[in-house]
Amino acid sequence: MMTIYDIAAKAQVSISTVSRVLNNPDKVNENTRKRVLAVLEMNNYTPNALARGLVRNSMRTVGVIMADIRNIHFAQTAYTIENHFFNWGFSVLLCNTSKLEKKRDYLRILAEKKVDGVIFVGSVFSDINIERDIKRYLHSTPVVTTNSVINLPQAHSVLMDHNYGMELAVGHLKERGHRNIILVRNSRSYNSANKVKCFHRAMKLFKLPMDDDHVIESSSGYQGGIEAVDMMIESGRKPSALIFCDDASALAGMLRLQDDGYVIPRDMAIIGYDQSDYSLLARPQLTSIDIKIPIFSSIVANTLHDILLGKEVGTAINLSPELVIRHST
Amino acid sequence: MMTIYDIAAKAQVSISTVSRVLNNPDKVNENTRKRVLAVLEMNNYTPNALARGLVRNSMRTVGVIMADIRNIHFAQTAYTIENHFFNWGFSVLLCNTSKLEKKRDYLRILAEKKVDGVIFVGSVFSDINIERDIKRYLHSTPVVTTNSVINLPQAHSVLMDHNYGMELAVGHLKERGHRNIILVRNSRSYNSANKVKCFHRAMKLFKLPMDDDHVIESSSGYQGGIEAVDMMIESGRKPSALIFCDDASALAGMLRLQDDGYVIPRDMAIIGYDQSDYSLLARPQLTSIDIKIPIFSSIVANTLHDILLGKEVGTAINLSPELVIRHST
DNA sequence: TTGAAAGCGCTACCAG
DNA sequence: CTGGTAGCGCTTTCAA
Repeated sequence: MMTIYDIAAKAQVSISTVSRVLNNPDKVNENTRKRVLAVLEMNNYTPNALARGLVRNSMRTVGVIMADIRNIHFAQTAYTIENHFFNWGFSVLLCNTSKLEKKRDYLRILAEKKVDGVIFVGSVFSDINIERDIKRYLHSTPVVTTNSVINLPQAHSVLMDHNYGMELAVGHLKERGHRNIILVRNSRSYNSANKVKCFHRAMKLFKLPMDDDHVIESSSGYQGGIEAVDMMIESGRKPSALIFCDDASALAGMLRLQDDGYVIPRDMAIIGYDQSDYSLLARPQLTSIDIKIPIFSSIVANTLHDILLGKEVGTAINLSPELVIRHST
Repeated sequence: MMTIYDIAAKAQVSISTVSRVLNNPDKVNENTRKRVLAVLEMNNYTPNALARGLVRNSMRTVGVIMADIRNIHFAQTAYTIENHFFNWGFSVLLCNTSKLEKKRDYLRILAEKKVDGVIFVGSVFSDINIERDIKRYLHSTPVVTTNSVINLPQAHSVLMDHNYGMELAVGHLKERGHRNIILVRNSRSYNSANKVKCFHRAMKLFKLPMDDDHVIESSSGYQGGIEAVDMMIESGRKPSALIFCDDASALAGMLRLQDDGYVIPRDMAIIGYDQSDYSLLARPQLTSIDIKIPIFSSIVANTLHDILLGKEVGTAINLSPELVIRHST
């Protein structure tokens, strides 16, 4: 491997000059520059980012921590973030973890690797102590969280207004004459608990009956949708509308109902969440709460980038969802 | 930020000793070790991976280059790879790119960042010159490719036997009495071209009619499935069975046909590819070629890890798919 | 068992 | 415009 020493020797200049043509080309004489450039080119020189990083104390890398990239919602977010940061000259370290233990390990690893910033996709709180771990390992490294607020000076957050989303959903259902509505939560995360709270608030707002029977706890995706409907049927509850917390489980739940002879939306109205491809793959196509993932994740990326650039950014940024009405309601 | 110098000073030892308790604890006197450990703990010391990396010439990081993480197939692969490497003490840099230009940039970046290895998920060849770029930037860094073979000493590959997969699919359809079968390819990638070739071979093998009319070129996912069926109908071709190259487009294509009054599988048999959740979300559920993504990606990860460990591994490893028969055929 | 010192490859400051 | 040099924080001989 070529180092700037080798290049300097071959080009008959000092390493300072080589470094300069690499970083401040305009501060070196044209002829010298050309000569060095030629040697650089000839030898296929590649700078060592570790050495540079050690001096500059930055590897131009950010860490993205998320529960599970297999979730299409997170995958899209990761995609958008990677894309933006690539254009800004940063790489992204992918950290998949739902377990607190692994999350903490990653925090330490990211700290050791001196990442320039960290993004938490999906709510952070699998444990309230995560705040302490962030402070401990990340010191003052900028952190951007989504769907949860962390009380640390270097932390900023981008939030989706689920209160408004639930208002939209419940309001729409009430308008269609529904009164007995059940929410299917799809995980035990903080974010999921928050949606329940928002649902609660929306039901109260529209003066609709609301108690624990109006919430079913299941998991996300195909299995979650099937199980939720099974639980509903077994428990003997007879709602006229179901709100799911992700489109995949909404679609699965709908299929499960249809297999049982239900006609959607006549016998049951269904609303999904996320506005993903799944909502189009349903028959009837799903009414879904659009949480605008591309825009949302662009904002997340830009927020961290602005911080890295030293710009002042607000502590919390809010984005409102939209209701996309199709034929399942 | 604490460095080993600070720790050494506080513990009244030399930095060598601190370094030793960090890396070879058994080579230092128990009392000294305890003292240093205490100081380490007290001050929340975090080693600087850049400095260490510069000396050891490794950051314990691997790069994963894939076309598009939003594709569930790739997301699952990334998930599995990340998981394995995390357990082995490595981080993964996520590189999303279908464009050759960006692929080359990433090759350079990964080289600069001194990654220990690179994995290409999905066929590499958007341009045949990629081989030259790999040689140029990666020198002798180990590379593992999937679904494509690169002719370089440091390159190894893990392959899915699509020949066998197509044999399974076509054989199954022939058994069900189908003769006029169309393959819907879902991209222009090398991998997709390969599937066409395998389909061709399988059709010949079973002595079924085969010419260019038996292949439709579309894109992947929801849109691709819709478009493919539109193209089929417009062209007036009347196959009795369709093989798609991914489940999402198979499902979309099926829905498009059903919207048109087709009854599946009576009027048209459909086979998907990948055996993902999408195949379960279809009604009837999709017969699909299972390419065993979890096993496949585990093998990929293990192959690279073995290479990093200096073990001898074969140049190419083959894995056979399976046909999961459901109700769309 | 411990410490001194020589790098790893690069940047950035200071002289000239 | 150019070169010398002092680090960046750590690992790793080599002596003691």
